[in-house]
Amino acid sequence: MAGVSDLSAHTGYWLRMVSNAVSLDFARKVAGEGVTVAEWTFLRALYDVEAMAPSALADRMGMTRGAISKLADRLVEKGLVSRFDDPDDRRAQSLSLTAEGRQKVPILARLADINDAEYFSALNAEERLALDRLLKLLAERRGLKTVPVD
Amino acid sequence: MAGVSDLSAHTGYWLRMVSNAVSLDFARKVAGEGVTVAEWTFLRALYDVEAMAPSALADRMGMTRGAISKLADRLVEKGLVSRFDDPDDRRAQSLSLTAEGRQKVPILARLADINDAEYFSALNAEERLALDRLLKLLAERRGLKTVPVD
DNA sequence: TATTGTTATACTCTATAACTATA
DNA sequence: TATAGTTATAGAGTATAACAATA
Repeated sequence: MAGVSDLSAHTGYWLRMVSNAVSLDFARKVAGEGVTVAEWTFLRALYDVEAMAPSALADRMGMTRGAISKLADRLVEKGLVSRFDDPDDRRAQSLSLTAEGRQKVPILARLADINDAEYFSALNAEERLALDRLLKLLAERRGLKTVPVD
Repeated sequence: MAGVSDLSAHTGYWLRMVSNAVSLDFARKVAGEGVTVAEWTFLRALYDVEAMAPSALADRMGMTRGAISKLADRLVEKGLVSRFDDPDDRRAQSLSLTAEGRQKVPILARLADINDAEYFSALNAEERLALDRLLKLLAERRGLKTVPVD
């Protein structure tokens, strides 16, 4: 075929369209709680542990240390995260949730639940399960493991 | 359930993870041709017509006129797009591809084909068809029509 | 020398709104 | 007054790399 394929000929096009719409909806919901999607991901990661080094968080979120540093600045300023110096290694730090941050995570998680339910209610149970399965299959076979942020 | 749901409990999470990975791969490919994904979408839209007003393009791409204006600046500077004044309405302009721009679109379209084929080769024909169908179904039922850019 | 984290720079995209010229 | 397009500002994310302190 010599023709120039249309944008809509690609699965990636539809994937991006749907993904952007879901993310935009979610971004607006968490903005109502004063945080961005990246900040939510950051807070959620800290929720499961006592504390975590910025570098570990960077690995886990697939971001650079520089990006984590800026994100942490914002969250400290918002009173949701605390920085501590590591007593054993004076180069190192650890990050953890403040009481306020820990209180905020379930609220944000609830918004994520609602957003997902709302958005994918356009599919019936069978269709939704199939979509879920295909996406996980793709992620697994392509070796994806980075937490998506934007 | 009183628990805080995990990020990976949401279909939107997997959607974003896969979509980001596909888009990042594609962004790197078109960067090799000196354009961004938004610029590719812009060029592709102009390919089908003689000329188009910035405001029409803004509607079509779901971007503001300001964003289109900046994008057009860059593409004009790269020699891929031309601006013309409308002789009938002196407020209005029209945008069209230069010869170089018109030559570039098939090359970029080919990269889009390759990226899609490459990425979704992780699925077999049946799975891929199912994914395509579910995404289109979702886009239709949610009334999505904006061209995804990022 | 290598590593931890910070900082600086630059670029893309987004959103809002002020602004100019024209209708 | 309304419309077409530009411009300014600010915020969020990305990437690269220089940097200070410490190991």
